[in-house]
Amino acid sequence: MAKGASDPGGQDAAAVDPLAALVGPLVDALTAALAGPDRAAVARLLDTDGGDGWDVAIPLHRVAAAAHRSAPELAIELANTLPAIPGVVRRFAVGAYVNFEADPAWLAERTLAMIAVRGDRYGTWEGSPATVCVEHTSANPNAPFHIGRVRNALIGDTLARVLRAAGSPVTTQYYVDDIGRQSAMVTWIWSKPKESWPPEILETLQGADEREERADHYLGRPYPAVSAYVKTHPEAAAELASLSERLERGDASPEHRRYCEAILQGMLASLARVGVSFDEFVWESSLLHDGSVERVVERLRKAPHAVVEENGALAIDTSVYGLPTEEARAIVLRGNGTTVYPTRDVAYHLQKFARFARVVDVLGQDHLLHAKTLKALLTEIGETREPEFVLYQYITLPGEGRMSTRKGTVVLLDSLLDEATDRARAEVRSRNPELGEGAVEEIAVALAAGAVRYHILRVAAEKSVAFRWEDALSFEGRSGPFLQYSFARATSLLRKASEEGVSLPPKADGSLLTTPAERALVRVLARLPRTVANAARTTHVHSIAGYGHDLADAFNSFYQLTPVLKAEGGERESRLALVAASRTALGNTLALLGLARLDRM
RNA sequence: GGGCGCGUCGCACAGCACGGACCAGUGCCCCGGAUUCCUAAUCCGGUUGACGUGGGUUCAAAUCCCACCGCGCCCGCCA
Repeated sequence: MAKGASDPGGQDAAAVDPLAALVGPLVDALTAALAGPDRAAVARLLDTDGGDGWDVAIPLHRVAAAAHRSAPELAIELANTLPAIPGVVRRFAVGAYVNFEADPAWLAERTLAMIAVRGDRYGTWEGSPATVCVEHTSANPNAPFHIGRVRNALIGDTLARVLRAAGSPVTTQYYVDDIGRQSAMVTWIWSKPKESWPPEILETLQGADEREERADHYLGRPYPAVSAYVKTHPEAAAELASLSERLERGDASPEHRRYCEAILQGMLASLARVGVSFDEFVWESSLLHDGSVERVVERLRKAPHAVVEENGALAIDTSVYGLPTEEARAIVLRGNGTTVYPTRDVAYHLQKFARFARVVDVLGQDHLLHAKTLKALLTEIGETREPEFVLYQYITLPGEGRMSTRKGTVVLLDSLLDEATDRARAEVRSRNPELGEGAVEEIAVALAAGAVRYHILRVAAEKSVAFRWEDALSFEGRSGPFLQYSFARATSLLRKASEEGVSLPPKADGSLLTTPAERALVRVLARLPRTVANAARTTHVHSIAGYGHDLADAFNSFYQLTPVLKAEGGERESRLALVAASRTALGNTLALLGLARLDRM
């Protein structure tokens, strides 16, 4: 319903966005004719969703009211007096609206030509050189990924892809917390000889084989039990506290780093299975060792709202920032002189600000207070810049609520992927009996990853998701494999065409692409650049997933209803060009979502 | 108690930024069809039905405002 006409602007949009070629001149003509609202206001008013017999519409209630005129009259007048607009074959008034119908041939030719020229760059924009840092995932190195934790990684990774497509140079960072209590628990238990482990912790190793399990799985086993144990055993808690303190002071044994490193590598292997990787890793300890945390502490001591607590702890009075803490203060330095996480995070952000024009953090919604505290602390030390936060809600388990590694109520990413791969393997085999094992495996793995990735990405970040196996494992309908299947179909059709010696025309004849299915497909194809621009601006990566489904859907309808290779002459060539354009757009969308492009499946 | 977020067909989601019409879309489920033809993980058609409640603003509200209800998360010298 309306909108979508916003101008991503700043460049010659018509060179990268087929709809801009249609909408741009339309906006110009309307702005001139209305002689009231400016260009941007007119563009905002436009509805580019398309409907029954129209592609672009403008409601005139508001402009008419401002001009003290009747909207229907103005609509009729406008429809009659507007000059000819390139690409628009028909305009007509309906009530308070003027509807414009694009010339389908014109739109098809422009869109297909642009896709052919832009290739894998279709959908991307030439942006500014302003660099962006997207920090995401940053999970403590203490246990394997469960699918709740992985939502962060998928949103962050996809956001990075989308921002790059929108024209920003993006660097992704994973902040590795090797200082805190969580990772200290790992070293605390594993640095003890197993004979001395409390039985309830040792029990977690039952049936485990160090040689067969990846480090994150194996070394992460005792974590929930350790977490519970230290709550009820003060002497253990004291040991842990002392270890934490030593870690912060930098004189802990080197084995701690080895444990963190090993678990992290395991976790990254998990993420690699769903196509997530990082440009850079920032170890929290490095900020302590290079003195940047200390410099932050010095600045915080001089902060306008700094207060020293009775035991020597340093706090910031946050009452002016309206933070919803009971005591309206944020501790930044403990009584024992060590720092807390927010303090170190300030140092990390200063480092990011020094290198990047834009700083984006992907955070679970339980970190909201921390995000606000971080902003307050940055303000306190006189920093004027602030990070942008992309918050997401949790994936919950029916009856269990939010997943918790500590509580052991999790569905592991690896388990989900394993199950998905098993199902995909069986499916691929039965459909492609002639395929070798290697090829089957490769396709199954790609489909499993696609299903899981898409399933999590399709929901808006701010919605919580109730996890259900059967939904996560679906390969039909609104799913990753549906998109991948469409791409494979298009690829296979093009392959066949080339085998039969049918080649792509230098230029498609748009006047031959006029069936409803063809027109609908062209329209969806033309939408990709705007969809990318909107997703980047709003950080709503789920809209790309929605677009992908629309595109696959339109392509499949066309595919089913329209013979291509069996058509003749120019019709065959033009349809083939439409298939090629669809394959390109589908492939680009798949890349945006981080799904593998399969030539067959 | 305070803060933030969410509430749309039986289920799961989109639409809300910047309020617009013409049936509020989609997937799953259910029913009926399509394969001598480019991959049926698909397509075509059908049934059902929903904007949490109550107010307000407006020519126009799923969309904006207020209140309430329900659910989730947070309110550590944890991270």
